[in-house]
Amino acid sequence: MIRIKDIAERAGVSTTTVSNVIHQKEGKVSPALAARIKGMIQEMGYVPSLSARMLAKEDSHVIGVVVNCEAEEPLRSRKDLLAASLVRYLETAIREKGYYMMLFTRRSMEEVLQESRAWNFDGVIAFGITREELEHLRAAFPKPVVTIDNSLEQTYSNVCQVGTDDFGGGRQIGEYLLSQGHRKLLFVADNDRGEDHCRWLGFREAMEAAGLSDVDSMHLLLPEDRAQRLEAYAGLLPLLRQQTALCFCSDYHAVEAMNRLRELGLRTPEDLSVTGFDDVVYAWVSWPNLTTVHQCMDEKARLAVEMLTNMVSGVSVENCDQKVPTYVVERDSVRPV
Amino acid sequence: MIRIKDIAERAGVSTTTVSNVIHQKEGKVSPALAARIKGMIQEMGYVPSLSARMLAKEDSHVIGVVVNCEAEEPLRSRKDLLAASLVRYLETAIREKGYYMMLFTRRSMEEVLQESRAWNFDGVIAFGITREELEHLRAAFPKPVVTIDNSLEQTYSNVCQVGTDDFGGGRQIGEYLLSQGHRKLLFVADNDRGEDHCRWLGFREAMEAAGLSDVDSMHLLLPEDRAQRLEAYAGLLPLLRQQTALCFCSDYHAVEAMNRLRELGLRTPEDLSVTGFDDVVYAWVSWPNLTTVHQCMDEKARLAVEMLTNMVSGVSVENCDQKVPTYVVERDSVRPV
DNA sequence: TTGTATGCGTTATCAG
DNA sequence: CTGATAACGCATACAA
Repeated sequence: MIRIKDIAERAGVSTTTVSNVIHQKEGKVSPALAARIKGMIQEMGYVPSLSARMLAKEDSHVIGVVVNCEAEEPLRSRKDLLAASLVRYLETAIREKGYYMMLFTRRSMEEVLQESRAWNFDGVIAFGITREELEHLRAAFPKPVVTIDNSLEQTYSNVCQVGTDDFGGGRQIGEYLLSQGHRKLLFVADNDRGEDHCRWLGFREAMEAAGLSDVDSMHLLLPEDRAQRLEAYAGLLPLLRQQTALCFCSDYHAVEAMNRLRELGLRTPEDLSVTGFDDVVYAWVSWPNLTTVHQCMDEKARLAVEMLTNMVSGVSVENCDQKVPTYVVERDSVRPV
Repeated sequence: MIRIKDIAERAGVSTTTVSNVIHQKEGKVSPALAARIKGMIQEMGYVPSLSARMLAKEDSHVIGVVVNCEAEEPLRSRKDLLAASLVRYLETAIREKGYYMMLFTRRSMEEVLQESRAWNFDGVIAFGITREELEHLRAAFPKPVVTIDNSLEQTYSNVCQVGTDDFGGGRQIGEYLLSQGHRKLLFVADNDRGEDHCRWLGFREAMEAAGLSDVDSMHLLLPEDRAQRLEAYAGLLPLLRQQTALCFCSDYHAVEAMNRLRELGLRTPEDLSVTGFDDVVYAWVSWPNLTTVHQCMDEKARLAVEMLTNMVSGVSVENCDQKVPTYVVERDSVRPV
C-alpha cells in the first residue's frame, strides 16, 4: 500500500501539502508543485485509504440501502422484482454521486441500526419497510432517510419519500384503453388499499372524464387468495364476456388472468384486451406480451439518491414527497375495438 | 458515538481490558470484570467503529462482489436474472460469515481495482466477468478471488471457481423425460459452446444409456438471432411434429418456443412436452408453468463465500473447482406418454 | 490480570 | 505557500 507519506517523502514535501493537492485546495499550494505531485500520485498509483479517511472525518460517504422483501426466495414476488431492479439502479446512482452502498436484504431493523453506527452511515434509503420499522429507525438513527414506494401518511423530520404517481398511472392506462375504443371495461384488483386504491381513482377519473356512466360498477374486486381467485374467474365469465377490456392493477394479476381465461375459452387479445401495471418481467415474458404501465425505478433511484445526498450536505430539499410519473408501454395484449 | 474509552472510564479500567473483553480473550481478564464490562457494553449500546478497526488491523472483512451483466436494463437477460438472485444470496451468506459486501454492477475492472485498494478488500467474488477481466484483476489484486459460473479453462493461483454441474443437469432432465416415456425427443439450443455444450453432452449420455439410436441427430441448433429463430420454427414444424418432447437449454428459449409453437398450432404439453433449464422467473410465469432444471444459486453463493473466507483466513481449500449439482423441478409442461 | 504506549493513514488546526 | 502536530477509535506488543 502506498500512503500520502510516501508521496510526500518522494516529493520532498510534507504530507499536508500532498493532502492539499489531493483536495484541490487551489491557492494553498503553488501550481508547479501541485502539478508535480499530481504526476507522482498518478505514477505511483496512490489510492487513499477509506478507513483512514472515515476515521479522520465525521462523514463516511456510505449509504445504507434497506430492501426488505417478504419472499425468502428471490424474484418470487412483485415487490421483489421491483426491488431487484431498484438495487441495480441505486448502486449506479449512489456511485455516481461519489458515495458507497451497503446493502441489506431481509434484515432486521436492529441489525441495520447496529451496522449504521458501525459504519457511520451518512443516511439510509429504504424500500419496502413497514411504518413500525421506519419509526424504529427514525428513533435510533439521527441521519437523513429516504423511503421509496412507502406512501407514509405522516411526515417525519429528516425523512423524505419518493413514490410512484399511481393516480396518474391509473388515469393514463384508462385513457389509453379509451383511446383504443374500449367502452366496456373493468378495473380489476384484489384489494382497494394503498397504491391499488390510487390506481383505481386515477382510472375512475379517466372514465368519468370520458363521460361514461355508472363508473363505480367498473371496479371488480377479486379474492386475495390465489386459489380462490382462480376459482372465481369461472363464475365471473358472464360478466367478463360483456367487456372488451380488463385493466389489472399489476402485471402479475394480468398474466394470471390471461392464462386462466384462456383455459376458460377467452383469448387475449382476440376476445378480451388486458393491461397490467408495473412493467416487470411478467410483462415481457407473458404470452401475449403485456401492455402495461411502466414504473420508472431508475428515476426513483436517481431521485432518492439526489434527495438523500442533498440532505446529507445540508442542501434544503424543496419537495420532500416526490411522485415519479409513469407511462404506458404498448405491447400485444390490447386490441383496438 | 460511544467509544471503548468511554466504557473504560466508566468501568474504571483501561481500554485494553475493554478491548480484551470484546474480543473474548478468555483468561486475559477476570470473569467478574468481564461480566461487568459486558453489561456496560450492552447498556451503553457500544458499537465498534469499523473504520477504526479496519485502520488498526490489516484485514478489512470487506468482500468485493462484481456482477457484470450485459444488459443495461435490469432483469432483461437470463444472466441478469441469475445475477439478481445471486446478489441476494451472497448478501446473506457474506453477512453470515461476519463479512461485508461491496457490490459492483456493470463497472469497469479499473474501478473495481481502485475501490478494492481504497477499501482494502479481503477478496473478490465475481460473476459474469470475462477472462480478460479476470486476468486484469489477477495481475493487480493480490488477494483471493472466487468466480461463479465462469468455467475457466486455465487455473490461476489464488483463484477458485464454483459452477453448475451442467453435464449432470443435462443428464437429469434427459433421464426425467425418458422416465416419462418420451423416446422421440430433441435437445434444442442456439449454440454448442460452454455450458450449453456440457448440457448437451449430459443429455446425450442419458439417451445413450437408454439405448436410443442415432443420438447425435437429437441435437437441434437454432439461430442465435431471435427474429431468425422465431422464423425458423415454421420450417421445422414437420420435424417437431415427429417428436413428443423438446428439451431446451434455457427457460428463456423454452418459453419463447411454447408461445411460438402455440401460434403454429402445437400446444404444450398436449401436443408436445417442453422442458427448460435454470429455473428462473420465466419458468413460473410462463403458461403452462415450466418443468425445468433448478440451478442452486443459494448453494453457489454459500460455497463461494465459504471458499473465499477460507482462503482469506489461510485455510487450505481442498477443491478449487466446485460443481454444484442441479435437480429437476416438475411443473406442468411435460406430459407422460 | 491489568495498564501504558504506539501505530494505522488521513484530515485539520495553527504556526511559520 | 508550506510544515509540524494533534486528533480520529481501535488493537496490540510490551511492561508492570
